[in-house]
Amino acid sequence: MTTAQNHLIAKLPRADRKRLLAACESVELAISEEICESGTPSRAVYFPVDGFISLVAQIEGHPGLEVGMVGREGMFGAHLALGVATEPLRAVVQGRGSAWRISTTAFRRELADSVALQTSLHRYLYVLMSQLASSAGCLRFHQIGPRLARWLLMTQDRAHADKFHVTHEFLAFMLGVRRVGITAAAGALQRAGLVIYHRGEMTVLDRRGLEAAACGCYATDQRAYADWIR
Amino acid sequence: MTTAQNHLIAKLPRADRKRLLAACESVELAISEEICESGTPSRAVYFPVDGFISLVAQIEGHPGLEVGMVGREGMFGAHLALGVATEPLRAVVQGRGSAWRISTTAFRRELADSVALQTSLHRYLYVLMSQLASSAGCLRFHQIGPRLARWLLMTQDRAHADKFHVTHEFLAFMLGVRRVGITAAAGALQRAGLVIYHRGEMTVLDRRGLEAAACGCYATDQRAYADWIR
DNA sequence: TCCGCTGTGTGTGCCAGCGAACGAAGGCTC
DNA sequence: GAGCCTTCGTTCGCTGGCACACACAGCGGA
Repeated sequence: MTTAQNHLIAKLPRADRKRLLAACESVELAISEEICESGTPSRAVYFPVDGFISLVAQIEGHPGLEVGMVGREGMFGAHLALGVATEPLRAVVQGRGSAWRISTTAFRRELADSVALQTSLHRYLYVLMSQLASSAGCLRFHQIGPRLARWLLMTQDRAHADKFHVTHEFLAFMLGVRRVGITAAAGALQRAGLVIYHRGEMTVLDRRGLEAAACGCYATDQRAYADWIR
Repeated sequence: MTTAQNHLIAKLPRADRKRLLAACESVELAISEEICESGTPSRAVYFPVDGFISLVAQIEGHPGLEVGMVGREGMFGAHLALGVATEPLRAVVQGRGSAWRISTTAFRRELADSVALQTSLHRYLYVLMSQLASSAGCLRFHQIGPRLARWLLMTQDRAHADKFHVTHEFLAFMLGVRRVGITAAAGALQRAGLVIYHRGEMTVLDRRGLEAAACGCYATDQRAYADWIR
C-alpha cells in the first residue's frame, strides 16, 4: 500500500499518507455516474486510481462542455483547499475503475492536519487553472481533428489502456461539436492508421502518430504536470 | 484611507489592511502596459483601484485570447496563494488608472502573516476558476453580439465610466474573433441605441438594454462575485 | 424470426464566422 | 493643404458549425 496508485497521495509523506488513506474508502467508479452537480454542496472528494472523471461546464440552454479531466495524476475536489465547499462544475465518471473516496468533512480535517496535503492541492489547483485557461484557447483556435487526437491521448493516459469504450455521440458532447464532425475527424484518424474503432470500441494503434496529430495543447499540459506535480 | 478602494483590501481586518498597504506603493497603470508574460517568474502583485487588467491566454501560432479581467473587485497575482511564483498567463493593462503594487517577495511575507488575506485570496481564486470554466463555455456556445455586450458591461464595471477607449480591432483581439465580426455586432448594438461609438470612443447609452443583450454569463459572473467575495 | 435499439455513415439546406482584400472617412503631422 | 495613419464599413468565397433526416449494420430480446 506504499504506492497508493494515485500520484497525489503517493507523493505525501508516509505519516500523512497513512492517515489520509485510513480515512478513505475504496470505491468503484461506474461509467456515466454523476459525481456531483455544479453549484451543490460538496459531499466527497475522489482520488482516482484506475477510473477517471470529466469536469463539465454547464451553460444554460446548451449541452455540457468538458473543461478538464481527472485521473490518477490528480484528484476531484481540490477546491476544498480554497475553503469553499460548493462544487464549481459538474463531474461525471468517464472511465470505469477504482478510486479513493473521502467525505468532505473528513477531508477538511485531514487538510487542516497536513501541510503537505495543502501544498499538494495548491500546486494541483495551479495546474488545473492553467489548463482551464489554455483549454479555452484550444477550444477557440484548434480544429476538431487535433482536438480529438488530444482527447484520445489524454483518455489513454488515464485509462491506462490502448482500448476504451467511447461513442462518436459521446465524443461530440465532450468536445462541444456535432457528431458528424466527430465522424469526419475520427474517420480521418482511422484512415491514417492511428486508431481503429468499431461500435464504440476505440483502439489506439499508433500513439506517436496520434501525438503528432494532436494540437500543441497536449504537450503543454504534459509539461505543466511535469513541472508542478512531480 | 480606511477605504483602500480595492475591494479585496477593503475587506481585510483593520490591522492586516494597514500592514499590507504600508508595504504597497501606488502606481499608475498605462494602457497596453504589459504586467507580465506567461511562464515568467512573478515579480509583483497588483490591486487595481481605477485601472483594470486583462488576463490573456497564449496559444502558439495564434493571437491571444482574453480569459479574465481584473479590476478593483479583485487582484492580479492571486496564484501566489497557491505557493507558485510563476505567471500562468499574460497580463495587459486594459484600462488606465491607479493600483496598489507590492513585490512578490514582500507579498509572500504579508500572506504568511495574515490568515484573512489567505482566505480572501482563496475565495478569489475560486471565483476566478469558476469564471475560467464558464468563459470557455461562453466562447464555444455564444455568439459575438451577446459576448460583446457582456464584455462592454464588464469593462464599464471596472472603468467606472460610461465612456472608454476601445477600437474594433482591439475588441476582436479580446473576444478572439475577426474585426469584421465586431463591426457587425457593434453596429447592431449602436442601431439598437444601446451604445454609440466613434473612432475608438465607446459610450454606453443604455445599460439595462445592454444587460438584456448580453449572454447569461454576465449575470452568472456577477452572482459568483456576490456569493463569494462580498 | 422479427422487432427495436444503438452506433455509425450519409445527405440537404442554412447560417455564423473566417481570411483576405479594398475603400472611405476622420484626424494627425509636416 | 498634402500626405499618411487609424478606424471603420463592406464585399467575396469558403469552412465548419447547426437542425433534420434517412439508411444501414450489429445485437439482444420478445
